[in-house]
Amino acid sequence: MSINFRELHDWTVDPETAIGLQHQLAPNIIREGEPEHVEHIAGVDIGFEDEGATTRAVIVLMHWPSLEIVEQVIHREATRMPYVPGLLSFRELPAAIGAFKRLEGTPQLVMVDGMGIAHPRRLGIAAHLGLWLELPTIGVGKSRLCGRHEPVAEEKGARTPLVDRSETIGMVLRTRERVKPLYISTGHRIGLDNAVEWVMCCLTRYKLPEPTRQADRLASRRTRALRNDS
DNA sequence: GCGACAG
DNA sequence: ATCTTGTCGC
Repeated sequence: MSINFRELHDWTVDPETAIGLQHQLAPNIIREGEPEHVEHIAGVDIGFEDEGATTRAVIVLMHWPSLEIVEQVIHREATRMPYVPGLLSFRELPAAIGAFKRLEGTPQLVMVDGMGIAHPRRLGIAAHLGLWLELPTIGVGKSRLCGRHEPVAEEKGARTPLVDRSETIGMVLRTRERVKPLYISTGHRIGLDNAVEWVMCCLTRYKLPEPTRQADRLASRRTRALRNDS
């Protein structure tokens, strides 16, 4: 796909610099709107190999609304940064961007495992990626990074706001009964309510919406016969 | 000062 | 994230 190859900033930086960049980039995030003319949705997930030395990014492109997989890319490169809570994007985005550069198709919406603006400085990995791609993105987290919330009702579809410093930064959503809820947040160019609806629309019989579930399936499976490219 | 802490 | 066996349930 054609994306902006303009370098926003360096990825290998010290923690203080990374935090400064987050403060600088966060104001550019657009927290409203909805994706238009959606024909394809992409799911992104990152995994590691060689005890963390290699980062593996997976992108699955699905047709909407059939949710059929139309393309998938697996891209590996050397890991540059350690995992630091709050600085996840600096560790995982270089590989994700490398994968997007190899993707032939173009999604109108991207779902990322991790937070969007539900982040201490409002720039989680989904928001950061959205800024880079200049595409609508949604953060689909499996656990909480920051913020507080009321217990979520048991039924599928039940939700409660995730609030941090008096600000609603996301929605805790029960995507299946008897399963831990997901933390949905705006990544970029989409409103929270729309983000939640898109996630609901991509649910089948599992906890995760199809785009991230399929990417997850490929990203965290054994190191086996998975080679680069599709 | 003491916890909490996406993947 | 990753390492890992069996086990419970539709």
